[in-house]
Amino acid sequence: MNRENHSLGQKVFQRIRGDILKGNYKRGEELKEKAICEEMGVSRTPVREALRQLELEGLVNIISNKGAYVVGFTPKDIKDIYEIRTVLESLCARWAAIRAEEEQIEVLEEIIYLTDFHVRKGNMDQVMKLGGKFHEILYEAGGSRILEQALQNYHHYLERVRTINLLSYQRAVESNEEHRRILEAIKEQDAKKAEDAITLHLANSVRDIDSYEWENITGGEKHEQN
Amino acid sequence: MNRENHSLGQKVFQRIRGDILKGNYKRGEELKEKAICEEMGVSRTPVREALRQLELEGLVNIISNKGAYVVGFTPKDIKDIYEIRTVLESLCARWAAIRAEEEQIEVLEEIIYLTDFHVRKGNMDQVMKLGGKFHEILYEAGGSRILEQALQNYHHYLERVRTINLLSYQRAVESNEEHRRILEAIKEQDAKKAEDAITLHLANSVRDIDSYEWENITGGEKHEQN
DNA sequence: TTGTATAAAATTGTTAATGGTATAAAAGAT
DNA sequence: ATCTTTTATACCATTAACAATTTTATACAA
Repeated sequence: MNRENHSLGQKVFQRIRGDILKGNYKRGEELKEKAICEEMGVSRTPVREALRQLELEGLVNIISNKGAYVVGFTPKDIKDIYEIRTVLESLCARWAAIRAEEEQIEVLEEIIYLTDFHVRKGNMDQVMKLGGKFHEILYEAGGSRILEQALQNYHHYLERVRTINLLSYQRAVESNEEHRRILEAIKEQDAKKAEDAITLHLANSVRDIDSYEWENITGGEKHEQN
Repeated sequence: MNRENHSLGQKVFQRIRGDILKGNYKRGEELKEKAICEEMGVSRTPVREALRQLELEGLVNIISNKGAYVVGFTPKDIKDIYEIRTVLESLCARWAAIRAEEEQIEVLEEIIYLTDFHVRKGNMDQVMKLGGKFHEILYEAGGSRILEQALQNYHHYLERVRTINLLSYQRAVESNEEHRRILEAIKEQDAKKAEDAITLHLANSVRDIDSYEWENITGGEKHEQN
């Protein structure tokens, strides 16, 4: 999105955000400005800016003159996000089938090829990274900055879930095969096929995740979030 | 979302946001902190917080140590948003058909009834307001806070477009009739019918808007962003 | 005139200090 | 002992001052 934003506030934002997404904070937990300041070694202003951004993203809930509280995700939220992602990525795939540029297709092809390699070598973190990259390029290929932003957002939300998900070797192979079919459809400019392929891909991802203990992902509740 | 946030920063945020959405700023225009401070009679901190939030929303683009630039919407962006809204509201309608609570259905019914009344009286701003309310309750009826937030977001984006749109009396009557059919489907708990109804509703809305001069809505470009 | 180097002004990023609000503790009344 | 009132404390909101960076203006040389 923004090429480079080296401001302190932005770093604090990323860090708190990551902590929430990784589940380091419990839901409903209060985020005290001073505590964060001391922990990160910065002043209150960048922290406040970060909290305000996080509020907009729905990750924290700010009550005036009271404090900022972690909202976090319930298991249902995550399931919802997967469904939302499904309809959104379907749309994206349809658009990509029509509007994808040659260069983007080549990059996608390269990613799939590379993934095959890393899967064989058992280099799972690389596989993970490439998987993220695949979807990123796909979002770009949709040719809509609005849709791209939305999808990137949701994708970030699910980062932690995906980490757990792709631990399975079998799933990694399968997943890349599904990616291959998506790309195939795009190359054939077959919107319907692309849509179906990505729907199946996400359905399979959810199916896999469903078997995990949700509590491990979202973190236990602390107290009611209002 | 947050019941009450009377902080200055929040007001500044809403105001700048509104100005961008209303087209008071041109795309690419630089937002100077000092100028906004003086205009709104506040200090720089709330302004900075607001700008940071707007960046996250994709309405402005902040470059470190340089400035904040208005991103705004192109005609294509708006068309994209309508398509995104369509798939998202379809999903929401499906969910609402299953999970809508009795109370929400009653409110929707009341809104439609009231709209009929105000349409007859030619009270168009009330009609507009009720139209917004209808969708708001519908989002709530979907029973997913994540989806609700996303839809509210996009709905806000299109506020200005809708203002122009519903100026037509004929369209107002038609629109309420479409709302009625959506509600009908939800009451029958017919997910497919609800989905189709809302898809048609939005398609009609877009069709109407398509006939307007897009430039009037988005404002002319000033210089390249970034 | 054009290009570069330097200095001044403007603007942003960050910190520190001040003011206001809500929560918690303590004192007093019933 | 319990409830209300008062006081004190802690925290957030806002402002003002400071530091760093960028842009603009100026001077000089080719």
